[in-house]
Amino acid sequence: MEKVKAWGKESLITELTQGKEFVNQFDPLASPKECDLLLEKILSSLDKSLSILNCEVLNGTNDPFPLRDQGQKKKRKKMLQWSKQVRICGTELESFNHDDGYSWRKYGQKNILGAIHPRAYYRCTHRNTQSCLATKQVQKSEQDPLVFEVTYKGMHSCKASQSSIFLSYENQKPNQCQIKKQKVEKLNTIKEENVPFTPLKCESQNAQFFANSIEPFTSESMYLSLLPNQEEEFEMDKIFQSSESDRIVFSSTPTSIIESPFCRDWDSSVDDQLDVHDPNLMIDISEYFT
DNA sequence: AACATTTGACCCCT
DNA sequence: AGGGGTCAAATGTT
Repeated sequence: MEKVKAWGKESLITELTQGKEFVNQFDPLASPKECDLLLEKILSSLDKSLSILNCEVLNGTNDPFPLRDQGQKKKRKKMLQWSKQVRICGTELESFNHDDGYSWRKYGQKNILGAIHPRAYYRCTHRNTQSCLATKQVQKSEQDPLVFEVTYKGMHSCKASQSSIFLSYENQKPNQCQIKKQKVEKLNTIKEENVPFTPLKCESQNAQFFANSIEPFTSESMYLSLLPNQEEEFEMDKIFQSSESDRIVFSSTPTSIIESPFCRDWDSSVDDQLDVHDPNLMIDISEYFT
């Protein structure tokens, strides 16, 4: 069993490293054909990594609702889970429809004890057609009515999800990536000013790091954690090596909190300060991975 | 008609 | 036992 874990970890690191290299090779000036090819390679690496996380390392099963044992009383392990905060603009106040690149169907809503606002439950639209078991919960923040706390559970296995994130980037105007870059730089400035933040309680069986780190961007925070034993198994700080110039900092901490500079809210006025109409702006996503 | 949402009931976990 | 999460029938929307 330990050998299996070690093999999975090794394979995971290999795949992620390869994926990182592909991202580093990304050249916005390259031909669309070359970009497509590279994107396919990146997707392939991510797919393999996710498969390893799903099947080999964690549970030795493909079941995203794994059982603890084979006894008569079969209990489910907690699914992978991570949370983020999404700030909406005023016009969205009445109907939260944050587009995170996935297609969701609402299947329930509950009033939560001690919470002012009800919690809404969503599942992937492709649950029936592609057996995609990803779900998410959305609850309006008590502190800030413009902030929604979104908790994702389970990883998408549907085909749409495998490429939608990347495609959503392809479909964006090129300068949007630059806007994000500038926002992140702005955030780093804010970070240096020690803006306080409160990590959400979250836990995970594994994590969809890449997918989340490159989501279509909104004013949102994302917190991700590994359970202590998983940190031992994955040593994610070794997988996601950081440096002084990092834009995204993945680190394994004693408190099991992995945070990203993306994770901080910024003043919406930042958007106004940015020049979003410069046609010469370049896409540079590699920095988010190196 | 097909798909999405609502909502009360039920199940499972702590 | 109680709360959170899910189911599924009813209802609404496209």
